[in-house]
Amino acid sequence: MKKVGNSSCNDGALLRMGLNDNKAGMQGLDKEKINKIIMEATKGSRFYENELKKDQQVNQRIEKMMQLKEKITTQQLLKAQLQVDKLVIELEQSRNLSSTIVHIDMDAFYAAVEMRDNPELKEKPIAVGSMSMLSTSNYHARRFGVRAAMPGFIAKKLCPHLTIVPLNFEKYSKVSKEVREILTEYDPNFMPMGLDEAYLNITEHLEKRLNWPEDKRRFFFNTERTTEKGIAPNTMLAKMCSDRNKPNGQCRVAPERQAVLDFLKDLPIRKVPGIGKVTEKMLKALGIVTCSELYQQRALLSLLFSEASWRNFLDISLGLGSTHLEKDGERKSMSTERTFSEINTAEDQYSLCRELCRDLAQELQKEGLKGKTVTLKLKNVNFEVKTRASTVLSSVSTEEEIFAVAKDLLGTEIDSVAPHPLRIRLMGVRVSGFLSEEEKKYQQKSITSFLKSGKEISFLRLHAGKSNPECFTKNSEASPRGSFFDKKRAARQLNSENPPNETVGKQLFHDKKSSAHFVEETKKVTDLQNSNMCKIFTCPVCFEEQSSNNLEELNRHIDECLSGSLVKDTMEIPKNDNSRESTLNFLPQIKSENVDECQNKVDQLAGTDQSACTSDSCTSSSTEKFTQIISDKPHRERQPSNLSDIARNVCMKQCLLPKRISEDNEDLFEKTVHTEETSSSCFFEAKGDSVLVCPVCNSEQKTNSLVSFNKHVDVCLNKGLIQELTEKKDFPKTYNTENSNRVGGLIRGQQCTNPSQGTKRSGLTTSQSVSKKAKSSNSKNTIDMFFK
DNA sequence: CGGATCGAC
DNA sequence: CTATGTCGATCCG
Repeated sequence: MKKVGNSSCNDGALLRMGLNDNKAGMQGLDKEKINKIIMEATKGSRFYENELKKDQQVNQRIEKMMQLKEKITTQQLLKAQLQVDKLVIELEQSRNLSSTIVHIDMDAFYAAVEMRDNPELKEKPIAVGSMSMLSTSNYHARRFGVRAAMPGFIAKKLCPHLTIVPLNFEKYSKVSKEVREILTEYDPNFMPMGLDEAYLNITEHLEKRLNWPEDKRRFFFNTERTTEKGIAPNTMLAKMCSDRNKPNGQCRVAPERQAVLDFLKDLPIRKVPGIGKVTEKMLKALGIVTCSELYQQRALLSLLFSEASWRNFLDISLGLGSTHLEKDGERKSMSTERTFSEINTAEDQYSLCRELCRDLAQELQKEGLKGKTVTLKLKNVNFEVKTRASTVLSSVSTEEEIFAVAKDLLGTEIDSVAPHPLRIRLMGVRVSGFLSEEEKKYQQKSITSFLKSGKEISFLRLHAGKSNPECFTKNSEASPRGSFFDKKRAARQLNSENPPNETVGKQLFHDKKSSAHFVEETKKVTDLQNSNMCKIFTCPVCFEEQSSNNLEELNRHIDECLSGSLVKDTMEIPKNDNSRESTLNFLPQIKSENVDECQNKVDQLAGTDQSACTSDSCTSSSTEKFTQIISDKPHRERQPSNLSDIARNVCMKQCLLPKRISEDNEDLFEKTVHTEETSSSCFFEAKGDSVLVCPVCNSEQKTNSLVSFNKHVDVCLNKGLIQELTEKKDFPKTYNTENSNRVGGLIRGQQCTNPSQGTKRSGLTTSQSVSKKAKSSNSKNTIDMFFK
């Protein structure tokens, strides 16, 4: 630690010297030159072609999003604004500024360690890594555009004098460990993020420190010059702090709400941890670049993005983050992968696969882990990545067990491109689906041992054995998926028809066409367990069929049967196909309790909406005519999948359902399709001489177009909704100028008289009025002002 | 559950 | 010549 500190003390001085010293030949390059050189080295390569392809995919995502955006109606936006702002209030109330979190980031860590060990390097531009990939670079090199995640051969073009030092993880780990020992002093529970980063919660330390005698107090990290510090009330802010003022910076956000908002105001979203290249681009397409813009567009975002995403956006724009450092939980997966120059023969691919399995098995056993899912990862020479996974009944951990699964996956992929060779540049194997502690217990006294002990499987009824076709149907019902798994099953079927032959081994490698038949000395028992064909077991205790595909669950069932505790439960399990079917039919229906639950959720989320929803025509007799309104929502094509989606739907239903007419009312409308050169569009028009009457204002409408009519209903609805809302005193007062323009533009005869309308306000400033000033009526930026 | 993607280090 | 390795999370089907 101290050594790192010393070497890095000079770093700043050297850097400053370098800036003025052209003798060293390190004047660097300007951005334009850098980009030009990178482009020349890049374009035309397979890598670049794939980058372009990925870019196109992102563009398509953006296009889809923009189409959704077009379809959003004003009242949907308004509605969303209400719900989101309700949430904003809750979030504000839960804001916690009482912790002090520090983020430590050791700058160019690997490079700093290498320079410490070889002082000659200090004055040179260096990078750590290889010709194919760099992990980091020092500041001399960065002036030439040499950066982490850049291949070394391109870096060399940018900076011909660049010294590339190979990675030496053991060394970095050792230094990292030394640093961590010091961090422990300040927070014994600090959270390391990789070798060169950590979060510390120094709240308690600061309290203790107050009582320390003067001579015991030291400054934090006062010898550490390459370390970035971020000090803030939560992890997200601390991390963004440490990014500021690089290199050698320190930054602090005071534990005050306003300080947090000021910090975020003009901060580009890309600086936020969790917002990467793609998200940045998507948001940019919506005109969002800074955190305050993120806040301003919160309603729109809630309609265009998933719940998890927009809630995260909201947290970000409010400057909320975790205030305590959670220990990272149990590991969820373990993997190993390798990049190599093209491998295209099945033989090499299988032996490589086995090698990876061997390495992985070794690591798994170090941690005593067993997993049920094996995933094979392949990257072809065009840089296209594929993953193929298979979940088996009994968890695996040994080389043989993992390979038994992985080789099937690989075989399927080889076959899928046959007769062409599979040309790959990377292969990886991952094991996941680890047993929980509880499951481990059941795994020990398992069926496995019973099976392994002999060939007696009388209690394990192999349904597939009775009638293979039937079994296949059953499986494809359970997983109505495409060709891949059908092929896989077919391959397995073939395998089981050609019993494992210990002598096959290598000869088969040469027979590319039959690589699916590739079978090594795989244990029969494992195959039996892993086979998807035997999904239905008969419990040896209660003789009930068990359809779980999880060995541990089965064992648990048997245990419980043995102890007699399951008697009651089994009575409730449907016993024949008929009753099972009726259960399935029943499942998708929403129970009345669920609706109540949803309503509660809606009340929570949208409190003020309630009165708007229940007050008028929700009881309209025409309700049943308009059941399709939910599918009218442009931003959710899928069925409600979680509570808040359902809640949202219930809310939409109550407020809007009786009032609009959908395209499904075929008795009222007929569809006309207009075809043009590039596209065709369809319109819905009222049949014959029917006159459309607005269900809100009761007036006859001149139009016979569904679109125009619904537009009118929207406008009417907005009027009613807003009246309801403005009667509510605790309505969130967060409408900014932009919103008011939009809403005001839609509602005729309602003009904004607020003098402050023209002045642009940041969303964050208005959010300030949400929390504390909302109660006092001195906030001018209220919806009341706009609509009274 | 499986597959693709994103994001971080 | 030559564009990483590992992990968790999330979304969608």
